[in-house]
Amino acid sequence: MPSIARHSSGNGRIVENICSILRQLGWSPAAEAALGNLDCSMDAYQANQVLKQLQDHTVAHGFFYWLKRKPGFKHDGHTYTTMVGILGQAKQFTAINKLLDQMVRDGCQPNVVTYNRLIHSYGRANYLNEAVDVFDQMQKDGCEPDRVTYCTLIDIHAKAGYLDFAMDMYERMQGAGLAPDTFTYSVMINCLGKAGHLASADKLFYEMVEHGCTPNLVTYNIMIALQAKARNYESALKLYRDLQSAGFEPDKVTYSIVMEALGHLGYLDEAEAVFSEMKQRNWVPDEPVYGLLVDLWGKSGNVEKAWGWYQAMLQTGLRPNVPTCNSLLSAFLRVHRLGDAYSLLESMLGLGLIPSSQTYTLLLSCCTEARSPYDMGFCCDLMATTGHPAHLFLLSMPSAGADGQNVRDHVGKFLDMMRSEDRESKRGLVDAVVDFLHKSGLKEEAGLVWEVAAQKNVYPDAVREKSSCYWLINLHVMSDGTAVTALSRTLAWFRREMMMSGVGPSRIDIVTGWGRRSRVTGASMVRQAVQELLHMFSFPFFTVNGNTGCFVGCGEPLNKWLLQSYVERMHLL
DNA sequence: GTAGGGTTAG
Repeated sequence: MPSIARHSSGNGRIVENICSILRQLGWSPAAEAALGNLDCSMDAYQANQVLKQLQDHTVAHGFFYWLKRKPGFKHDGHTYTTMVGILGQAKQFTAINKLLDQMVRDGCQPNVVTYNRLIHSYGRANYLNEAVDVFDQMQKDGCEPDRVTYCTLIDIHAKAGYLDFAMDMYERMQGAGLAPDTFTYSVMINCLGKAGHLASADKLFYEMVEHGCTPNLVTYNIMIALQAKARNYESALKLYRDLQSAGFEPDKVTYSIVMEALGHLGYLDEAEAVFSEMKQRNWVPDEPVYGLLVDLWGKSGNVEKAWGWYQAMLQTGLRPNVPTCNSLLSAFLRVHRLGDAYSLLESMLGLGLIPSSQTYTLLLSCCTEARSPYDMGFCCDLMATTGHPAHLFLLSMPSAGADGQNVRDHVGKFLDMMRSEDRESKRGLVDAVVDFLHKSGLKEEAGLVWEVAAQKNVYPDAVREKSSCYWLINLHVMSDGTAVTALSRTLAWFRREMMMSGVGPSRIDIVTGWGRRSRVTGASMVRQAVQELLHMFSFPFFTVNGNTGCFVGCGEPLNKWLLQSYVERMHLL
């Protein structure tokens, strides 16, 4: 047996021993004692092997500094860089900066990998300025950015909505003599597609092959997901076949995306077939993929099937997560099976699952649409059972005073509390609240909630100046009660602006998303409610290009109409 | 003699 093999297996055992100690004991005096008893010498290579396996940053941090104090041990660039990555994932930026100082004092210069991990960490935490500062700093320190540097900067900026900056970085990368590789193309295709530039994403997908870069499985997955999200399900399925013709085996991600696409096309049985195929190819279905089937069947109105998949999931020993419970809950509520909804909510709480704002949103919408006082009371009980802060917020909503400031303050405090929720959930919840207040006759309060939410950027796309004095009011993601409230308050805002500045809008397009090209079904309630409101107040509108979902007001008639004092009170009707 | 970084879903 050559000595190298014995030596390396010895290395492996030390690494394995340390990892199992740290897994069992975490970072603790007991772990420190156990490590001391090992009485082995270790080099930076082995230390790095251990660090890479530690996911808990407190354990990694403890181990790293224990090594640093150990006589005869010296960290190197690799261990420092790995540690930067671990702390970065945990967003421990104070600890990272301390570590970087020590790294330099220890005689280890950060290299391009260190900087890249730093940029990635800042990007993931949404600190884009800091990420760009690192990019500038590394160049001052004489470190050339590589493909990974540019790719990371492109990705984080595009994800944060700064597509222009991302494209700029793509140009700069090529200017620096770095040709895009398959990885870069995949990132760019994803960025462009997610930003709504599907044609450009498509173009790049075909272009990459011409430049000698073969799409890999991830590239295909990205393409399939983009087509599915744009509701081009047939294109998505074609890419799925192309992927297999190209010799790739679908992975878990592929299966999940394809199942969702099939489900949204209404091919539920086919989605189930893909699920079976996934299992046949030895992928172990996880909770979210069961959740997807629960959701698809629930949305199609087949509660029994949804419930069946939920049970099947429990039988494999998986613990449900909150979104899956929400899917089943939504299915029960849709067919007014409030008793089953109640049992499900109880079992959620029993499992220690904390109802999310989506859970509360579902229940509140159900309450708004309740067909009888009994059902409404039942919904209220369910809402109280969730223990969600939105319930206390609604219960303690004051009646609007003369200037409405008391309601504004109440809403402001609530939204501040909800600030860490993602925008979609916040929008959904606010929408349900406004709809509920509006339909319960608390119209002044509904208007105030909408105004504060709009100020706090919960509806960033609702009101937009398309060009000078040409405005778009986009109501298509709202419920009808919210749409009517939002429109009334926005028109009142235009009136006040016009009276103050003397300049009125030259054109307003009111978009309800039920137009010629809209694929949104079931949104006609918004169009109908908006049309009725506009008719009632004689708003001078017309439609263009046969788009019946877009109401346009223009020029002199619009400005004259805005002068009417009733524009201020439209929302009360 | 050896190692470290970037992309996709829910």
